[in-house]
Formats: sequence, C-alpha cells, structure tokens
Amino acid sequence: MNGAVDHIKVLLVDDHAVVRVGYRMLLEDSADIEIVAEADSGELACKRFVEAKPDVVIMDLSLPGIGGIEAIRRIIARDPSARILVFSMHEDTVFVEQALQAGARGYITKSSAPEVLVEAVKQIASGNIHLDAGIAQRLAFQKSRGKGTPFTDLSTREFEIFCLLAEGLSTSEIADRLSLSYKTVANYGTQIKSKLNVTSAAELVRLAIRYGIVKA
Amino acid sequence: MNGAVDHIKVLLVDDHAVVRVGYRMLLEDSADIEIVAEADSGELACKRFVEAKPDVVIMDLSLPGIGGIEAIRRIIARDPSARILVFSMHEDTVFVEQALQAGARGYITKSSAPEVLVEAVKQIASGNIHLDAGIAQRLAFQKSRGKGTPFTDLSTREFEIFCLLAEGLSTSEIADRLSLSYKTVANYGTQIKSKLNVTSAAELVRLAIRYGIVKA
DNA sequence: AAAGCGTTTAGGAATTTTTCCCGAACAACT
DNA sequence: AGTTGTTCGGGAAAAATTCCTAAACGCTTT
Repeated sequence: MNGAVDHIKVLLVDDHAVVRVGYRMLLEDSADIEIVAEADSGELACKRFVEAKPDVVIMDLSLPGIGGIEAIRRIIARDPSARILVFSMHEDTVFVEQALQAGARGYITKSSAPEVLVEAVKQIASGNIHLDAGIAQRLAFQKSRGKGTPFTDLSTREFEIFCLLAEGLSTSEIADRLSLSYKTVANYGTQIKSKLNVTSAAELVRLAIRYGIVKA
Repeated sequence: MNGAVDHIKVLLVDDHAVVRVGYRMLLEDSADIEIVAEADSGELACKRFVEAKPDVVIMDLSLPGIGGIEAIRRIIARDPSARILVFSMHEDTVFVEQALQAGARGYITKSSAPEVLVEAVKQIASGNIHLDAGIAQRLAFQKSRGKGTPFTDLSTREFEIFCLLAEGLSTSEIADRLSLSYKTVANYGTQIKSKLNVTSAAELVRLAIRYGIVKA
C-alpha cells in the first residue's frame, strides 16, 4: 500500500489515436509519469490493465464496444484498489455519477487546463480523489436537494443503450456494436422507455438532449 | 500564391488546451510544420489569423461563442484563399456540408489515424482539398444541392407532419389529429426522413431541435 | 450452503410500424 | 392539353416493438 508513488505508471485509454499521442507527450513531460500501456477500447483496457498493472488508468468514457463505464466496472471487479481517472468531454453530472458509482477515483473534463490533468494523475496515484471543481459543486448541489436525474434507476447496460438510442442508432446497429442479440437490444429499448416514462423515440431523444447526454 | 510550401505555418484552433498540446507535439514532429498560433474560440481564431497569416488553419467545430462554422465564414470573408482544415469529432454530414459551404478546404475526424492529420495539413497547404474517405463518399452520395435549411424542400403537409413527429406523436396519433389515413401518415414519415437524409426518428428530432423547430 | 434478488441475456409470438411500389385525384402553370 | 407537384392512400414485404418467459450470473443475506 503506497501512499506516495514517485514513479507513476499510467494506462491510457482513448479511442482516438491522435488524442492519445497528445496525452502521452503532455504527461511524459512530467519526469515521474510514464505511460506503460495504451488501449483504444474497453475490452483492450481490461486486458492491458492486467498485463501492465498501472498505478493510474486514464479513461475516456466514449469507447467502442463496451463503454468506458463498463470498462471501469470490470477493472474494479478484478482489482477494487485500481485507481481510475476519468477524462471525459462530458460535463454532465449524469456521467460523473455513473463513473463514480462504477469505481472511478477522479473525474476531469477535456476542457480542463493541461496542468490539471497532470495534477489529477498525481493526486490519484497517491490515493486521493480528484474531481473537477465545477463538477464537484454541481454534484453536491444536486445531492443536497435529493434531486436525482430520471436516469438513476437505469442499470449500466440500460444507460449505455439509452445513449446509443438517443444518438439515433438503430436497434440492429446497437446490437452489432455491443455484440448483443437484436432481440436483447429491442427488449432493452422497451424497458428503457418504460422506466423513463416516454412512449416514443422522439421523447427519449428530447429527454437525452435536455439533460445534456447527447447534443442536438 | 504558392502551390507548394516547404515550411507550413499553422494556426491551431480548439477549445481544449490539452488537445491543442497534443496536436502541437504531433504536428511539430514533422520538420516542415510549425504551429505559429493557437486559439480557443472562434473570435480569437479570426484575430490570430489576421496576425499570424498562417498557411493552414486547423479548426475544431465545437467552439464557445461563435461556433467553428461561423469562424470559418469570417476568416474566408477576410481572405477567400485561406486554407482551412476542419478537424472535428462529428461524422455527421450536416456538419461537413456546412463547413465546406463556409469555405473549408478539408474535413477529417478525430478518429482518423495521426498520420492522416499530418498528411491532410500538407495536402491543404499545397492547395489541394482533403476529405476523410468515408465522409467524402457519403457526401457525394447525398448531393441533393439544397442551399437553405434542410426543410426548404419539404412541402407544407410534409413539414406539418415533420413537426408532429418531432414532438413525439405516434403515426396513429397524427393520423387522428389530421384526419388522415394511418397509411398516409406512415408514407409521409418515410418520405420526410428520406428528404431530410436521416434514418431514424432520433436524428429527425435532433435536426428539429437544432433548427429550433421544437424545444428539447 | 442455500435462498433471494437484480442484472444481463435472449427466444417465441403477436402486433405494430416502416418501407417500397404503385396509382388516383386535384390544382397550377405553360 | 400536357406537364408537374402535391395530397392522399392501398398492397405486400420487411423491420421493429411489445409482452411473456426463462436461463445464467454475481451478490447479499440468512
């Protein structure tokens, strides 16, 4: 159990190669940070985690295949002490909630200053929690009013499929992407609409847009 | 008026500082590319363009304030020969169309390989056009040559039904309300989607919201 | 260890919706 | 009179949705 680490091994997970290159260069400007592995999908992230045993995982949320949230979940299942920093472009608290629930130790957005990323990695490596300031505030505010989003009683998988539906993917496209049966996705769709109390795809999309889950 | 440039001066526009750092490092690995200026907003991009007179502008579309599209328009207004490469995460052809119409000379997505960015910059610098392969295909395929909003070639009835669909009414509800046959409304639905170049109800709703036809 | 619970997965069957292809009625413009 | 565009809808096939059922899994509780 190391409270302070002087050489931080990092696993970098992002589906955009260009973006990964950027982070790598930025992070390795810090002498005590070293990228020991990269992954461009959730599945690969889990594999690399086992292989490379990094001190910190930097994880994007929008990943092909199983999403970032599910990847976090799986990594935490293997090693509950895993230190995962989410580095997402989504500022919405819905994503933050899901990520933290899955076991992430930090959440910062891509609009943060570069130094913040480096700082967050160090914080997390030494066992602390690190949330983007604005996000932490909003999260606390919402919690204080006991005001949950309509999405809190969606399961991980339901939420994932909900996002894809809101983006306009067809049932069969989602089935393909997630390697699920068409039937499974169709059934999820029905279930999700029921839980969210909407009757049409249109209302579902508008809900998603209203809460910033997808952009118009 | 230089057909070939051996030292390419680049203006980098993206609102995420971290991302800019990444691109900078990646691009400057190429000896003939130099980032001479950066901007994190559309307004600043215009200013920097005038100051730095870059050979190529690399432009993200999602910018605070005036968006990327408007920034392109303003830069082109000042210098119609400006060479602007859009580097966006949106694969949606609506964005591509808008960007090209505004005067961009290239469009690649953030899921492209890093080499593609470098290659695209060089192509554009030497006066060529560079579109992401998949995007170019889709664009060519759907050359419908509409210049106003996507809704201009909807008939009165089509537009009326489009609005109701976007509000989340079902086919049969619309048929009831307009005293039409279910079949008629269903056929209109298909026709409308085809004209608007969307494949799902979700995309239709997002289009409607994007153009302020319905509220989220 | 067994029982209970939630989640994920998916098949069957009936139903609804969408799609594509077609044609009729009507107005408008040339 | 002829062409064109819009509105309206039927037929048939394809696709999606809904409701029901249930197996497999992990987790918690007793």
